[in-house]
Amino acid sequence: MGKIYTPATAAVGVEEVLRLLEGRWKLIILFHLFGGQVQRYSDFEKLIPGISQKMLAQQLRQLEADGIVSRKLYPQVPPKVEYRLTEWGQALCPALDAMLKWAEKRESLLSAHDGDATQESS
Amino acid sequence: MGKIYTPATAAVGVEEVLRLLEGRWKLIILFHLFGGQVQRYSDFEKLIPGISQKMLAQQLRQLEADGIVSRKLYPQVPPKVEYRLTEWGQALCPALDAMLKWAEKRESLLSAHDGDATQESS
DNA sequence: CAGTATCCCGCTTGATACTG
DNA sequence: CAGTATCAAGCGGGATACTG
Repeated sequence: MGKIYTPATAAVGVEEVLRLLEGRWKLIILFHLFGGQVQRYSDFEKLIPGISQKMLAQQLRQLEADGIVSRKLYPQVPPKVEYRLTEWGQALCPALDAMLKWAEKRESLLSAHDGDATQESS
Repeated sequence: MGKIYTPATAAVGVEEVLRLLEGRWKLIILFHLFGGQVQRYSDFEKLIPGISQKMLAQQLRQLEADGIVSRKLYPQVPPKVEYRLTEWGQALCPALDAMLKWAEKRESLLSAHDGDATQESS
């Protein structure tokens, strides 16, 4: 049973989703967690070349605050922290797949009818 | 026939899609074009309160350059311009729907098991 | 190990004015 | 009607250094 959307509310709804996914490093982080993978802070530093500690921490905090990633702290010295997707975070897959499918569709549509110039802008 | 994705390439693929959709006004513009709607430049100015002429033109140019929106110019005085979705642009709907579905899923997952505190961060 | 704290820069956005 | 041009502000992100 889906909600009812007007042009304005639907745009707002999608914008809220995009805000959760925006951020230079969030998608790379997420794709390293899909499939039930569990990563530690230092794992991400190795898996994602170029990311700074500041950005890694910031993006993880935001994903956690948004309920997409869960953080599990083992209170020991030295500290150990594990990151994994929440159930909702895992449910993101179909939406991302749909985007990839849409991107793939581009080429097939362009090649399907490539000679259809109907007075486009110069 | 879907492509094959690694964590890195899938992230890049989704990022490319997000880049097409990012921009303060693009989604509002798109939702005013879904369903075969056709709009003129001045229509958007009325439909989208608060948008400046600069931003409207810029977002439309980008959507056009990305192949999502098509621009049809009638060479007359005063000029008349119509905007509509390309076939590929219309094909965006399922992807946006998937995002909205995911957002809706959040509440159902939260209410389903709301007492599952497994040592989250303080 | 797993972070915080500062400083700084570029890019997007907004405000305003002008035009074929 | 349908734009373009210019200038300034705000925010995300990068570099670097420090800490329980």
